[in-house]
Amino acid sequence: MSKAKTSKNPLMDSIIALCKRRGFIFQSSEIYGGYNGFFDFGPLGVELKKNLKEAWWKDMVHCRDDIEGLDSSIIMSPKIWVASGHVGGFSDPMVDCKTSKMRYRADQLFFAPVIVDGNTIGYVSVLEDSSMQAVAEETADKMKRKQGVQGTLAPIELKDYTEADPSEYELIPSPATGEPGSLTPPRDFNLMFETKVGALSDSTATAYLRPETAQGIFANYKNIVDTGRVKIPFGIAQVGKAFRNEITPRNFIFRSREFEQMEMEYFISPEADWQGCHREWIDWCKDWLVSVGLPADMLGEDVHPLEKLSHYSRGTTDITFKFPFGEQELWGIACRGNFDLTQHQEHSGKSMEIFDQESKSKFIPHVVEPALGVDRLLLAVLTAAYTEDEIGGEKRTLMKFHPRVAPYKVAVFPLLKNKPELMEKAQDLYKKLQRKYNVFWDTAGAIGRRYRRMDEIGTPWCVTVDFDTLEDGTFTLRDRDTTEQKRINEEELLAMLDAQLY
RNA sequence: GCGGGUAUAGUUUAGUGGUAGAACUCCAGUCUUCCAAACUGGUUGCGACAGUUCGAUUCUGUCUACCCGCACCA
Repeated sequence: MSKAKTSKNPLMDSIIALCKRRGFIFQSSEIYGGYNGFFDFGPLGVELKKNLKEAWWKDMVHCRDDIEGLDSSIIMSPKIWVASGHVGGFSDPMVDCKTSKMRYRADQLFFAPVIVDGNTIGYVSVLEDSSMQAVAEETADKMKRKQGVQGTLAPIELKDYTEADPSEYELIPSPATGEPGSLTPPRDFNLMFETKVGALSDSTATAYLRPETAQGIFANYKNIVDTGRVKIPFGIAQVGKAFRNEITPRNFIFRSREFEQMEMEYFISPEADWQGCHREWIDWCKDWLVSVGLPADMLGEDVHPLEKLSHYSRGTTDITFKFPFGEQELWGIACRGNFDLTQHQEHSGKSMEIFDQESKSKFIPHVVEPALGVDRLLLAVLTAAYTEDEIGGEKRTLMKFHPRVAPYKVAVFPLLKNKPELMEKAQDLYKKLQRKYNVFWDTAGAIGRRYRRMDEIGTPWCVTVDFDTLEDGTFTLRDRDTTEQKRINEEELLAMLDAQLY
Protein backbone atom coordinates (compact mmCIF):
# COMPACT_ATOMS: atom_id res chain seq x y z
CA MET A 1 0.00 0.00 0.00
CA SER A 2 2.41 2.57 1.19
CA LYS A 3 5.07 3.27 -1.35
CA ALA A 4 7.00 5.58 0.89
CA LYS A 5 10.51 5.81 -0.38
CA THR A 6 12.72 3.75 1.84
CA SER A 7 15.53 6.23 1.74
CA LYS A 8 17.40 6.16 4.99
CA ASN A 9 18.83 9.56 4.41
CA PRO A 10 16.12 12.19 4.68
CA LEU A 11 18.68 14.98 5.04
CA MET A 12 20.30 13.98 1.76
CA ASP A 13 16.87 13.75 0.11
CA SER A 14 15.95 17.21 1.35
CA ILE A 15 19.17 18.71 0.05
CA ILE A 16 18.76 17.06 -3.35
CA ALA A 17 15.14 18.21 -3.55
CA LEU A 18 16.07 21.77 -2.67
CA CYS A 19 18.88 21.75 -5.19
CA LYS A 20 16.42 20.86 -7.91
CA ARG A 21 13.56 23.06 -6.73
CA ARG A 22 15.66 26.17 -6.50
CA GLY A 23 17.91 25.60 -9.49
CA PHE A 24 21.20 24.58 -7.94
CA ILE A 25 21.79 21.16 -9.44
CA PHE A 26 19.93 19.10 -12.04
CA GLN A 27 20.50 15.59 -13.17
CA SER A 28 22.20 15.64 -16.54
CA SER A 29 20.10 14.87 -19.61
CA GLU A 30 16.99 14.71 -17.46
CA ILE A 31 14.55 15.05 -20.35
CA TYR A 32 16.00 11.84 -21.78
CA GLY A 33 15.67 9.94 -18.53
CA GLY A 34 18.94 11.04 -16.97
CA TYR A 35 22.53 9.94 -17.41
CA ASN A 36 24.24 8.17 -14.56
CA GLY A 37 27.17 10.03 -13.09
CA PHE A 38 26.72 13.44 -14.67
CA PHE A 39 25.17 16.63 -13.33
CA ASP A 40 24.23 20.08 -14.54
CA PHE A 41 24.48 23.22 -12.48
CA GLY A 42 21.55 25.62 -12.69
CA PRO A 43 21.44 29.40 -12.20
CA LEU A 44 22.05 29.18 -8.45
CA GLY A 45 24.49 26.29 -8.63
CA VAL A 46 26.74 27.95 -11.14
CA GLU A 47 26.95 31.07 -8.96
CA LEU A 48 27.78 29.08 -5.85
CA LYS A 49 30.35 27.02 -7.69
CA LYS A 50 31.92 30.05 -9.30
CA ASN A 51 32.16 31.79 -5.94
CA LEU A 52 33.90 28.78 -4.41
CA LYS A 53 36.39 28.61 -7.26
CA GLU A 54 37.03 32.34 -7.14
CA ALA A 55 37.55 32.27 -3.38
CA TRP A 56 40.05 29.45 -3.78
CA TRP A 57 41.87 31.18 -6.61
CA LYS A 58 42.02 34.46 -4.73
CA ASP A 59 43.42 32.93 -1.57
CA MET A 60 45.64 30.37 -3.28
CA VAL A 61 47.04 32.37 -6.18
CA HIS A 62 46.40 36.09 -5.76
CA CYS A 63 47.01 36.40 -2.04
CA ARG A 64 50.16 34.29 -2.05
CA ASP A 65 53.42 35.43 -3.58
CA ASP A 66 54.75 31.91 -4.08
CA ILE A 67 52.00 30.43 -6.26
CA GLU A 68 51.30 30.89 -9.96
CA GLY A 69 48.19 29.95 -11.88
CA LEU A 70 47.80 27.72 -14.92
CA ASP A 71 45.08 26.48 -17.24
CA SER A 72 46.27 23.49 -19.24
CA SER A 73 44.28 21.57 -21.83
CA ILE A 74 41.98 18.72 -20.93
CA ILE A 75 43.24 16.52 -23.75
CA MET A 76 47.00 16.17 -23.74
CA SER A 77 49.51 13.90 -25.39
CA PRO A 78 48.73 10.30 -24.43
CA LYS A 79 52.41 10.00 -23.57
CA ILE A 80 51.71 12.05 -20.46
CA TRP A 81 49.37 9.37 -19.16
CA VAL A 82 51.86 6.64 -19.94
CA ALA A 83 54.52 8.52 -17.97
CA SER A 84 52.18 9.25 -15.06
CA GLY A 85 51.25 5.59 -14.77
CA HIS A 86 47.59 6.12 -15.56
CA VAL A 87 47.53 4.12 -18.78
CA GLY A 88 49.00 1.09 -17.02
CA GLY A 89 48.08 1.61 -13.42
CA PHE A 90 44.76 3.32 -13.77
CA SER A 91 43.15 0.17 -15.00
CA ASP A 92 42.52 -2.48 -12.41
CA PRO A 93 41.50 -5.85 -13.75
CA MET A 94 38.73 -7.22 -11.57
CA VAL A 95 37.56 -10.77 -10.97
CA ASP A 96 34.04 -11.69 -9.95
CA CYS A 97 33.03 -14.92 -8.27
CA LYS A 98 29.77 -15.90 -9.94
CA THR A 99 28.66 -18.02 -7.00
CA SER A 100 29.43 -15.83 -4.01
CA LYS A 101 29.05 -12.53 -5.89
CA MET A 102 32.32 -11.41 -4.41
CA ARG A 103 34.56 -9.13 -6.40
CA TYR A 104 38.32 -9.09 -6.20
CA ARG A 105 41.11 -7.09 -7.68
CA ALA A 106 42.97 -9.53 -9.87
CA ASP A 107 46.34 -8.32 -8.65
CA GLN A 108 45.32 -9.06 -5.07
CA LEU A 109 44.10 -12.56 -5.79
CA PHE A 110 46.90 -15.15 -5.80
CA PHE A 111 46.87 -18.74 -6.94
CA ALA A 112 49.21 -21.66 -7.48
CA PRO A 113 48.99 -25.14 -8.95
CA VAL A 114 49.40 -27.97 -6.49
CA ILE A 115 51.97 -30.31 -8.02
CA VAL A 116 52.84 -33.73 -6.68
CA ASP A 117 55.63 -35.60 -8.44
CA GLY A 118 55.07 -33.56 -11.54
CA ASN A 119 51.30 -34.06 -11.66
CA THR A 120 48.97 -31.10 -11.08
CA ILE A 121 46.27 -32.30 -8.70
CA GLY A 122 44.45 -28.99 -8.37
CA TYR A 123 44.82 -25.33 -7.56
CA VAL A 124 44.81 -23.19 -4.44
CA SER A 125 43.90 -19.54 -4.21
CA VAL A 126 44.43 -16.92 -1.51
CA LEU A 127 43.93 -13.22 -1.09
CA GLU A 128 46.93 -10.99 -0.74
CA ASP A 129 48.02 -11.13 2.85
CA SER A 130 51.21 -11.40 4.87
CA SER A 131 50.42 -15.03 5.72
CA MET A 132 49.14 -16.05 2.29
CA GLN A 133 52.13 -18.28 1.52
CA ALA A 134 51.62 -20.32 4.67
CA VAL A 135 47.88 -20.56 4.12
CA ALA A 136 48.40 -21.71 0.55
CA GLU A 137 50.87 -24.40 1.59
CA GLU A 138 48.56 -25.68 4.29
CA THR A 139 45.63 -25.82 1.87
CA ALA A 140 47.75 -27.65 -0.70
CA ASP A 141 48.84 -30.17 1.91
CA LYS A 142 45.23 -30.82 2.90
CA MET A 143 44.29 -31.29 -0.74
CA LYS A 144 47.05 -33.83 -1.17
CA ARG A 145 45.97 -35.82 1.88
CA LYS A 146 42.29 -35.59 0.99
CA GLN A 147 42.92 -36.99 -2.46
CA GLY A 148 45.18 -39.64 -0.96
CA VAL A 149 47.96 -38.82 -3.37
CA GLN A 150 51.39 -40.18 -2.53
CA GLY A 151 54.57 -38.40 -3.42
CA THR A 152 56.39 -35.15 -2.84
CA LEU A 153 54.62 -31.85 -2.88
CA ALA A 154 56.39 -29.37 -5.08
CA PRO A 155 56.98 -25.89 -3.61
CA ILE A 156 53.92 -23.65 -3.90
CA GLU A 157 54.67 -20.73 -6.18
CA LEU A 158 52.01 -18.07 -5.89
CA LYS A 159 51.24 -15.84 -8.85
CA ASP A 160 48.56 -13.20 -9.07
CA TYR A 161 45.46 -13.79 -11.16
CA THR A 162 46.47 -11.40 -13.94
CA GLU A 163 49.27 -13.85 -14.77
CA ALA A 164 46.96 -16.82 -15.03
CA ASP A 165 46.70 -18.58 -18.36
CA PRO A 166 43.16 -18.44 -19.78
CA SER A 167 43.03 -22.24 -19.54
CA GLU A 168 43.48 -21.96 -15.79
CA TYR A 169 40.51 -19.65 -15.08
CA GLU A 170 38.13 -22.59 -14.79
CA LEU A 171 40.48 -24.52 -12.51
CA ILE A 172 41.29 -21.92 -9.92
CA PRO A 173 39.00 -22.08 -6.90
CA SER A 174 37.19 -19.03 -5.64
CA PRO A 175 38.60 -17.88 -2.30
CA ALA A 176 35.03 -17.51 -1.10
CA THR A 177 33.78 -21.01 -1.87
CA GLY A 178 36.96 -23.02 -2.27
CA GLU A 179 35.42 -24.52 -5.41
CA PRO A 180 36.79 -23.96 -8.91
CA GLY A 181 34.72 -22.83 -11.87
CA SER A 182 33.01 -19.74 -10.55
CA LEU A 183 35.62 -17.08 -11.24
CA THR A 184 35.37 -14.84 -14.28
CA PRO A 185 38.39 -13.95 -16.36
CA PRO A 186 40.04 -10.70 -15.23
CA ARG A 187 38.07 -7.80 -16.64
CA ASP A 188 39.44 -4.34 -17.29
CA PHE A 189 38.00 -1.36 -15.56
CA ASN A 190 39.96 1.46 -17.11
CA LEU A 191 38.93 4.60 -15.39
CA MET A 192 40.10 6.95 -18.15
CA PHE A 193 37.70 8.04 -20.88
CA GLU A 194 39.16 7.46 -24.32
CA THR A 195 38.64 9.59 -27.37
CA LYS A 196 40.14 9.97 -30.82
CA VAL A 197 42.14 12.92 -32.05
CA GLY A 198 42.37 13.77 -35.73
CA ALA A 199 40.77 12.28 -38.80
CA LEU A 200 42.30 8.84 -38.47
CA SER A 201 40.58 6.51 -36.09
CA ASP A 202 43.39 4.04 -35.66
CA SER A 203 45.08 3.25 -32.39
CA THR A 204 47.66 5.99 -32.87
CA ALA A 205 44.86 8.52 -32.59
CA THR A 206 43.75 7.37 -29.12
CA ALA A 207 43.79 10.10 -26.52
CA TYR A 208 42.34 10.47 -23.06
CA LEU A 209 40.24 12.98 -21.16
CA ARG A 210 42.39 13.89 -18.19
CA PRO A 211 41.54 12.02 -14.99
CA GLU A 212 43.28 14.71 -12.93
CA THR A 213 44.51 18.23 -13.51
CA ALA A 214 47.82 17.56 -11.79
CA GLN A 215 49.60 16.17 -14.85
CA GLY A 216 48.96 19.38 -16.75
CA ILE A 217 50.88 21.15 -14.02
CA PHE A 218 53.80 18.73 -14.19
CA ALA A 219 53.84 18.93 -17.97
CA ASN A 220 54.12 22.72 -17.77
CA TYR A 221 56.45 22.85 -14.81
CA LYS A 222 59.46 23.46 -17.05
CA ASN A 223 57.74 26.28 -18.94
CA ILE A 224 56.92 28.07 -15.73
CA VAL A 225 60.39 27.58 -14.31
CA ASP A 226 61.88 28.86 -17.57
CA THR A 227 59.81 32.01 -17.56
CA GLY A 228 61.82 32.88 -14.48
CA ARG A 229 58.90 33.81 -12.32
CA VAL A 230 59.56 31.33 -9.60
CA LYS A 231 62.14 30.04 -7.17
CA ILE A 232 61.99 27.11 -4.78
CA PRO A 233 59.72 26.69 -2.94
CA PHE A 234 56.82 27.61 -5.19
CA GLY A 235 53.49 26.29 -6.32
CA ILE A 236 51.43 26.02 -9.50
CA ALA A 237 47.66 26.00 -9.16
CA GLN A 238 44.96 24.93 -11.56
CA VAL A 239 41.18 24.65 -11.60
CA GLY A 240 39.52 22.49 -14.20
CA LYS A 241 37.38 19.60 -15.25
CA ALA A 242 38.56 16.02 -14.90
CA PHE A 243 36.93 12.78 -15.98
CA ARG A 244 36.87 9.31 -14.51
CA ASN A 245 34.76 6.45 -15.74
CA GLU A 246 33.68 5.43 -12.26
CA ILE A 247 32.14 1.99 -11.99
CA THR A 248 29.53 3.13 -9.53
CA PRO A 249 28.78 6.83 -9.24
CA ARG A 250 26.95 7.34 -5.95
CA ASN A 251 25.85 9.88 -3.41
CA PHE A 252 24.63 12.68 -5.65
CA ILE A 253 27.55 14.78 -6.85
CA PHE A 254 30.03 13.20 -4.42
CA ARG A 255 31.33 10.67 -6.92
CA SER A 256 30.54 11.58 -10.51
CA ARG A 257 32.16 10.84 -13.83
CA GLU A 258 32.75 14.42 -14.83
CA PHE A 259 33.91 16.69 -12.06
CA GLU A 260 36.03 19.69 -11.36
CA GLN A 261 39.25 19.83 -9.41
CA MET A 262 41.21 22.57 -7.73
CA GLU A 263 44.75 21.30 -7.48
CA MET A 264 48.03 22.84 -6.51
CA GLU A 265 51.50 21.37 -6.75
CA TYR A 266 53.94 22.86 -4.27
CA PHE A 267 57.53 22.27 -5.33
CA ILE A 268 60.12 21.98 -2.58
CA SER A 269 63.76 21.02 -2.28
CA PRO A 270 64.51 17.32 -1.72
CA GLU A 271 66.39 18.50 1.35
CA ALA A 272 63.38 20.34 2.71
CA ASP A 273 61.35 19.14 5.67
CA TRP A 274 58.54 17.63 3.61
CA GLN A 275 56.62 16.42 6.62
CA GLY A 276 56.58 19.93 8.06
CA CYS A 277 55.50 21.32 4.72
CA HIS A 278 52.77 18.67 4.53
CA ARG A 279 51.48 19.69 7.95
CA GLU A 280 51.48 23.37 7.00
CA TRP A 281 49.36 22.66 3.97
CA ILE A 282 46.90 20.52 5.90
CA ASP A 283 46.41 23.38 8.34
CA TRP A 284 46.14 25.96 5.57
CA CYS A 285 43.47 23.89 3.81
CA LYS A 286 41.43 23.37 6.97
CA ASP A 287 41.50 27.08 7.72
CA TRP A 288 40.39 27.79 4.19
CA LEU A 289 37.46 25.40 4.41
CA VAL A 290 36.32 27.16 7.56
CA SER A 291 36.64 30.50 5.76
CA VAL A 292 34.06 29.44 3.17
CA GLY A 293 31.60 28.31 5.79
CA LEU A 294 32.35 24.73 6.80
CA PRO A 295 32.20 24.29 10.58
CA ALA A 296 35.51 23.06 12.01
CA ASP A 297 33.74 20.33 13.94
CA MET A 298 32.51 18.73 10.70
CA LEU A 299 36.09 18.38 9.45
CA GLY A 300 38.45 15.55 10.25
CA GLU A 301 41.76 14.09 9.17
CA ASP A 302 42.40 10.66 7.74
CA VAL A 303 46.03 9.66 7.59
CA HIS A 304 46.56 6.94 5.00
CA PRO A 305 48.45 3.98 6.41
CA LEU A 306 51.80 3.42 4.70
CA GLU A 307 50.83 0.10 3.13
CA LYS A 308 47.80 1.62 1.41
CA LEU A 309 49.58 4.55 -0.19
CA SER A 310 49.38 5.08 -3.92
CA HIS A 311 52.36 4.24 -6.03
CA TYR A 312 53.42 7.88 -6.16
CA SER A 313 52.87 8.83 -2.55
CA ARG A 314 55.14 9.02 0.46
CA GLY A 315 52.41 10.24 2.74
CA THR A 316 48.81 11.27 2.28
CA THR A 317 46.35 12.87 4.65
CA ASP A 318 42.76 13.46 3.67
CA ILE A 319 40.78 16.26 5.19
CA THR A 320 37.40 14.63 5.67
CA PHE A 321 33.93 16.07 6.02
CA LYS A 322 30.94 14.63 7.81
CA PHE A 323 28.57 14.22 4.85
CA PRO A 324 25.02 13.01 5.49
CA PHE A 325 26.09 9.61 4.17
CA GLY A 326 29.19 9.39 6.34
CA GLU A 327 32.55 10.97 6.91
CA GLN A 328 34.27 11.07 3.54
CA GLU A 329 37.33 12.45 1.83
CA LEU A 330 37.11 16.09 0.85
CA TRP A 331 40.63 17.35 0.33
CA GLY A 332 43.58 15.03 -0.21
CA ILE A 333 47.01 16.38 0.67
CA ALA A 334 49.58 14.05 -0.81
CA CYS A 335 53.35 14.10 -0.71
CA ARG A 336 54.22 12.82 -4.16
CA GLY A 337 58.01 13.00 -3.73
CA ASN A 338 59.57 13.59 -7.11
CA PHE A 339 57.77 10.67 -8.73
CA ASP A 340 55.89 12.62 -11.40
CA LEU A 341 58.69 14.92 -12.53
CA THR A 342 61.13 12.01 -12.60
CA GLN A 343 58.70 10.02 -14.75
CA HIS A 344 58.30 12.95 -17.14
CA GLN A 345 62.05 13.47 -17.29
CA GLU A 346 62.53 9.83 -18.23
CA HIS A 347 59.72 9.66 -20.74
CA SER A 348 60.26 13.03 -22.39
CA GLY A 349 64.03 13.07 -22.24
CA LYS A 350 63.85 16.68 -21.01
CA SER A 351 65.57 17.69 -17.81
CA MET A 352 63.20 18.53 -14.99
CA GLU A 353 65.94 19.81 -12.76
CA ILE A 354 65.82 23.26 -11.27
CA PHE A 355 68.80 25.33 -10.10
CA ASP A 356 68.28 26.67 -6.63
CA GLN A 357 70.16 29.95 -6.15
CA GLU A 358 70.07 29.68 -2.41
CA SER A 359 71.69 26.28 -2.02
CA LYS A 360 73.61 26.52 -5.31
CA SER A 361 72.42 23.07 -6.14
CA LYS A 362 70.50 21.40 -8.96
CA PHE A 363 67.73 18.92 -8.35
CA ILE A 364 64.34 17.59 -9.31
CA PRO A 365 62.02 19.10 -6.71
CA HIS A 366 59.60 17.13 -4.58
CA VAL A 367 55.97 18.11 -4.35
CA VAL A 368 53.21 18.43 -1.82
CA GLU A 369 49.82 18.28 -3.53
CA PRO A 370 46.60 19.56 -2.01
CA ALA A 371 43.84 18.35 -4.36
CA LEU A 372 40.27 19.43 -3.77
CA GLY A 373 37.16 18.39 -5.69
CA VAL A 374 34.97 21.42 -6.41
CA ASP A 375 31.83 19.30 -6.52
CA ARG A 376 32.60 17.63 -3.22
CA LEU A 377 33.27 21.02 -1.71
CA LEU A 378 29.98 22.24 -3.13
CA LEU A 379 28.15 19.31 -1.56
CA ALA A 380 29.89 19.93 1.75
CA VAL A 381 28.91 23.60 1.63
CA LEU A 382 25.32 22.69 0.83
CA THR A 383 25.25 20.16 3.66
CA ALA A 384 26.71 22.57 6.19
CA ALA A 385 24.39 25.36 5.09
CA TYR A 386 21.14 23.38 5.09
CA THR A 387 19.09 24.37 8.13
CA GLU A 388 15.52 23.97 9.25
CA ASP A 389 14.15 26.12 12.02
CA GLU A 390 10.95 27.75 13.18
CA ILE A 391 9.94 31.36 12.97
CA GLY A 392 6.81 32.31 14.87
CA GLY A 393 5.57 28.75 14.79
CA GLU A 394 6.16 28.39 11.04
CA LYS A 395 8.73 25.97 9.72
CA ARG A 396 11.45 27.51 7.64
CA THR A 397 14.20 26.11 5.44
CA LEU A 398 17.29 28.20 4.99
CA MET A 399 20.74 27.84 3.52
CA LYS A 400 23.26 29.48 5.81
CA PHE A 401 25.87 30.11 3.18
CA HIS A 402 28.85 32.19 4.14
CA PRO A 403 28.15 35.58 2.51
CA ARG A 404 31.33 35.19 0.55
CA VAL A 405 30.00 32.20 -1.41
CA ALA A 406 26.25 32.89 -1.37
CA PRO A 407 24.84 32.97 -4.93
CA TYR A 408 23.01 36.23 -4.26
CA LYS A 409 24.49 38.67 -1.80
CA VAL A 410 21.46 40.82 -1.25
CA ALA A 411 17.84 41.11 -2.39
CA VAL A 412 15.96 44.35 -2.96
CA PHE A 413 12.18 44.56 -2.52
CA PRO A 414 9.65 47.33 -2.79
CA LEU A 415 7.31 46.78 0.13
CA LEU A 416 4.32 47.08 -2.21
CA LYS A 417 4.45 46.64 -5.93
CA ASN A 418 1.32 48.68 -6.71
CA LYS A 419 2.92 51.88 -5.43
CA PRO A 420 5.02 53.36 -8.25
CA GLU A 421 7.04 55.56 -5.95
CA LEU A 422 8.23 52.52 -3.98
CA MET A 423 8.99 50.58 -7.16
CA GLU A 424 11.04 53.43 -8.53
CA LYS A 425 13.05 53.97 -5.37
CA ALA A 426 13.71 50.24 -5.04
CA GLN A 427 14.79 49.98 -8.68
CA ASP A 428 17.30 52.78 -8.13
CA LEU A 429 18.89 50.91 -5.26
CA TYR A 430 18.76 47.61 -7.13
CA LYS A 431 20.54 49.04 -10.16
CA LYS A 432 23.16 50.68 -7.98
CA LEU A 433 23.95 47.50 -6.04
CA GLN A 434 23.89 45.38 -9.17
CA ARG A 435 27.03 47.05 -10.48
CA LYS A 436 28.99 45.51 -7.63
CA TYR A 437 27.11 42.45 -6.42
CA ASN A 438 24.79 39.74 -7.63
CA VAL A 439 21.46 41.14 -6.44
CA PHE A 440 18.00 39.55 -6.47
CA TRP A 441 14.93 41.61 -7.40
CA ASP A 442 11.51 40.42 -6.26
CA THR A 443 8.14 42.11 -6.19
CA ALA A 444 5.86 39.09 -6.10
CA GLY A 445 3.63 38.33 -3.15
CA ALA A 446 3.71 39.33 0.46
CA ILE A 447 6.95 40.55 1.92
CA GLY A 448 7.23 37.58 4.27
CA ARG A 449 7.04 35.18 1.37
CA ARG A 450 9.84 37.00 -0.36
CA TYR A 451 12.00 36.78 2.75
CA ARG A 452 11.43 33.04 2.95
CA ARG A 453 12.30 32.61 -0.67
CA MET A 454 15.62 34.30 -0.07
CA ASP A 455 16.21 32.12 3.00
CA GLU A 456 15.88 29.02 0.88
CA ILE A 457 18.54 30.11 -1.59
CA GLY A 458 20.79 31.49 1.11
CA THR A 459 20.73 35.21 0.35
CA PRO A 460 22.25 36.76 3.49
CA TRP A 461 20.42 40.09 3.43
CA CYS A 462 17.19 41.59 2.15
CA VAL A 463 16.60 45.29 1.79
CA THR A 464 13.03 46.58 1.70
CA VAL A 465 12.01 49.98 0.44
CA ASP A 466 8.95 51.43 2.20
CA PHE A 467 7.28 54.80 2.70
CA ASP A 468 9.82 55.87 5.31
CA THR A 469 12.48 55.42 2.67
CA LEU A 470 10.90 58.19 0.67
CA GLU A 471 10.99 60.44 3.74
CA ASP A 472 14.35 59.79 5.36
CA GLY A 473 16.24 57.52 2.96
CA THR A 474 16.45 54.51 5.31
CA PHE A 475 15.65 50.92 4.36
CA THR A 476 14.73 47.84 6.31
CA LEU A 477 17.73 45.51 6.39
CA ARG A 478 16.65 41.98 7.19
CA ASP A 479 19.16 39.34 8.30
CA ARG A 480 18.76 35.80 7.00
CA ASP A 481 20.01 33.90 10.04
CA THR A 482 18.45 35.92 12.84
CA THR A 483 15.52 37.35 10.83
CA GLU A 484 16.22 40.60 12.66
CA GLN A 485 15.34 43.85 10.97
CA LYS A 486 16.89 47.24 11.39
CA ARG A 487 16.75 50.61 9.71
CA ILE A 488 19.83 51.52 7.77
CA ASN A 489 20.67 54.20 5.21
CA GLU A 490 22.35 53.67 1.88
CA GLU A 491 25.79 54.67 3.04
CA GLU A 492 25.64 52.24 5.96
CA LEU A 493 24.35 49.50 3.68
CA LEU A 494 27.20 49.88 1.23
CA ALA A 495 29.74 49.96 4.05
CA MET A 496 28.25 46.83 5.61
CA LEU A 497 28.30 44.90 2.33
CA ASP A 498 31.84 46.01 1.62
CA ALA A 499 32.97 44.84 5.05
CA GLN A 500 31.20 41.46 4.89
CA LEU A 501 32.03 40.51 1.33
CA TYR A 502 35.78 40.44 1.18
C1' G B 1 29.05 -5.33 -11.77
C1' C B 2 25.56 -8.39 -8.13
C1' G B 3 21.04 -8.55 -4.99
C1' G B 4 16.60 -5.94 -3.22
C1' G B 5 13.23 -1.77 -3.71
C1' U B 6 11.03 2.46 -6.33
C1' A B 7 9.12 5.46 -10.72
C1' U B 8 1.81 9.61 -11.52
C1' A B 9 2.68 17.98 -11.96
C1' G B 10 8.35 21.57 -9.42
C1' U B 11 7.15 18.89 -4.35
C1' U B 12 3.96 15.52 -1.45
C1' U B 13 0.46 12.31 -3.04
C1' A B 14 -5.08 9.95 -4.86
C1' G B 15 -6.92 6.77 -8.67
C1' U B 16 -8.49 3.60 -13.04
C1' G B 17 -8.12 -1.91 -18.71
C1' G B 18 -11.99 3.40 -21.56
C1' U B 19 -5.91 8.79 -21.77
C1' A B 20 -6.02 11.35 -14.41
C1' G B 21 -7.88 14.37 -9.20
C1' A B 22 -5.96 17.05 -4.70
C1' A B 23 -2.71 20.08 -1.57
C1' C B 24 1.45 23.08 -1.56
C1' U B 25 4.72 25.56 -5.11
C1' C B 26 4.87 28.54 -9.53
C1' C B 27 2.66 32.45 -12.99
C1' A B 28 -1.10 36.53 -13.83
C1' G B 29 -4.66 39.81 -11.61
C1' U B 30 -7.37 42.23 -7.29
C1' C B 31 -5.90 43.54 -2.69
C1' U B 32 -2.04 44.15 0.65
C1' U B 33 2.60 49.13 5.37
C1' C B 34 7.55 43.91 7.19
C1' C B 35 8.04 36.87 7.99
C1' A B 36 5.09 31.35 3.30
C1' A B 37 -2.30 36.36 4.30
C1' A B 38 -7.03 36.34 1.31
C1' C B 39 -9.78 36.03 -3.28
C1' U B 40 -10.04 34.98 -8.73
C1' G B 41 -7.90 32.73 -12.85
C1' G B 42 -3.92 29.91 -15.19
C1' U B 43 0.50 26.49 -16.55
C1' U B 44 2.46 21.78 -15.59
C1' G B 45 2.16 14.85 -14.89
C1' C B 46 1.28 8.68 -15.58
C1' G B 47 10.24 7.61 -16.73
C1' A B 48 11.28 5.31 -22.06
C1' C B 49 10.44 1.55 -25.72
C1' A B 50 8.04 -2.78 -27.16
C1' G B 51 4.10 -6.74 -26.49
C1' U B 52 -1.07 -8.41 -25.15
C1' U B 53 -5.79 -5.72 -26.13
C1' C B 54 -10.93 -2.65 -29.91
C1' G B 55 -8.40 0.38 -26.25
C1' A B 56 -2.60 0.27 -21.56
C1' U B 57 -0.87 5.15 -16.81
C1' U B 58 -3.00 0.27 -15.11
C1' C B 59 -1.16 -6.41 -17.37
C1' U B 60 3.77 -8.59 -19.42
C1' G B 61 8.81 -7.85 -21.11
C1' U B 62 13.14 -4.86 -22.01
C1' C B 63 15.69 -0.44 -21.00
C1' U B 64 16.77 4.00 -18.16
C1' A B 65 17.10 6.62 -13.70
C1' C B 66 16.94 6.86 -8.39
C1' C B 67 17.32 4.58 -3.32
C1' C B 68 19.37 0.56 0.11
C1' G B 69 23.10 -3.36 0.80
C1' C B 70 27.66 -5.88 -1.23
C1' A B 71 31.84 -5.09 -4.17
C1' C B 72 34.92 -1.24 -6.24
C1' C B 73 36.95 3.80 -5.71
C1' A B 74 44.89 4.05 -9.26
